[in-house]
Amino acid sequence: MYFWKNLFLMTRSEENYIKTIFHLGGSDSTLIATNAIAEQMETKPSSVTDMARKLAEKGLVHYKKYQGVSLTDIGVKTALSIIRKHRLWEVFLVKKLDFSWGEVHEVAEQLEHIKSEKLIDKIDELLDFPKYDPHGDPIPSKDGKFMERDKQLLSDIPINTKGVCVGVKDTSSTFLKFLDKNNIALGNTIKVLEKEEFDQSLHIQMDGKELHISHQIASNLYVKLND
Amino acid sequence: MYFWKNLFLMTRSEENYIKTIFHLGGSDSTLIATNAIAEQMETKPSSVTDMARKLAEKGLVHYKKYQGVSLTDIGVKTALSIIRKHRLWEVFLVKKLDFSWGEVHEVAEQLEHIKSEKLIDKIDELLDFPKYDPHGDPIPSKDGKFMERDKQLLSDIPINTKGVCVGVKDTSSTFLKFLDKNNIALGNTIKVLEKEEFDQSLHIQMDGKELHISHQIASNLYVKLND
DNA sequence: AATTAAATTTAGACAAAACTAAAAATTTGT
DNA sequence: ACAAATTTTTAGTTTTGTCTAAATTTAATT
Ligand SMILES: [Mn+2]
Ligand SMILES: [Mn+2]
Ligand SMILES: [Mn+2]
Ligand SMILES: [Mn+2]
Repeated sequence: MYFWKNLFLMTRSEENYIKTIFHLGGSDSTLIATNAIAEQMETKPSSVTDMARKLAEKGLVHYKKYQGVSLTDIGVKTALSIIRKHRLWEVFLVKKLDFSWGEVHEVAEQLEHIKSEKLIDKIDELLDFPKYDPHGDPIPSKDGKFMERDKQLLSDIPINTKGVCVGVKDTSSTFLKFLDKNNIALGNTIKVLEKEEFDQSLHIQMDGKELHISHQIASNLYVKLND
Repeated sequence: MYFWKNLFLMTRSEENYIKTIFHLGGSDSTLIATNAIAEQMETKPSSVTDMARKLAEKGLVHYKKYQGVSLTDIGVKTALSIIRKHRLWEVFLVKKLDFSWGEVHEVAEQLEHIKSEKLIDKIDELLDFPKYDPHGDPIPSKDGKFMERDKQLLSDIPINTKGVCVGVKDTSSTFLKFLDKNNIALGNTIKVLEKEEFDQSLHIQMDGKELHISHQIASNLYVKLND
């Protein structure tokens, strides 16, 4: 009924909706509310309703009036393909063009809509098939598989444990710039030395040096514990 | 009155019109006919009229009712910026991702619309500031300057002259594939050995080997004469 | 259970970019 | 110079994606 061709004739807007629904968790028959999508996309609920009907018509989402939408299998596949492109482009920008991790998202938002399977596969190859993007998020493989890394928020790990910084939760440019300024980067080794009960701030050791970070920071940094 | 910001909020469609007008020669106050633009863009003349008015409104073209359009200074600058992006992306695809010169145009048509000055400047740098694209066409510099190479059609040069193949006139995928099949590539040294008066076909020497090519081929290959 | 509040959909409008068909202007041919 | 042919514009529609305001459905509170 619906063919692979659909993937090629999707509009930019349709792709953005699919991606947003995926990010809001609508990939496992969990219904995502119209309002949630509207807020995330900075659009109006009525626009979301219109698009929901169109995407349902195309077989990309399940849509139950007044209940919300979730992605069909084809919808999930489509979402993963767009996210794959987004994240591969982000890696490309950082590794090959010296972009900072705070600059890449905006450009990747455009590049993710380029239609050429060969292009993205060659970029993948050029980058030597990276598994994670500059923010530590996993890159889906060509056939839609990806491994979410075993990671925890820095704010959640116990005192005296050691880990490696592997990702950020907040990917805003301001947060990333703050991390740059304080020499906090993915790959750094972190050990929690002390937790301040009063404000949940942490005293940590990072690659030798000691520093103090607020809960706000710690709760937006992912670490992988040493095994 | 009109600011650089305009360049950023141009739609894909507007950019394609500007580019087409430039390629049809509308950069030096030569008026380009509505029909010519429509034919080139495979659209209808009435659509061109609508866009002409809009582009004139934005200060990108001069538009005289019933006479045609030509690019303003800002229009020319815009066109050169898009062409620069198109050709740099083509070089990137060939040099970094092993695309053949027949595959790049279609993808570059998409990539040329990506909005990021930093991106294209970094691509330029990565490629070591190439002067020509894979088809031998000159790449405008950041400030809009470019040198059209001193070149002639192979069909136009006299017997016994030697030259280097520097470009193609027909850039269709079928023609480029034909050239690949016959090992005709940019950079090859060519010497015209004989001209057949009857059908204008040529007997040539290319990098040692001798071969015979039709007028159809010779009149779509550019060569630069040895000085 | 009835009322109120919140979320969602409908109805109607708009802008961008395209189209068709008809009208108007320009060019060509005699 | 005038009629015919061609080109271009106008007028009116269509599609896509958005919006506002009003109506409807669902959820929350008394
Ligand atoms: Mn991103
Ligand atoms: Mn990312
Ligand atoms: Mn091209
Ligand atoms: Mn080219």
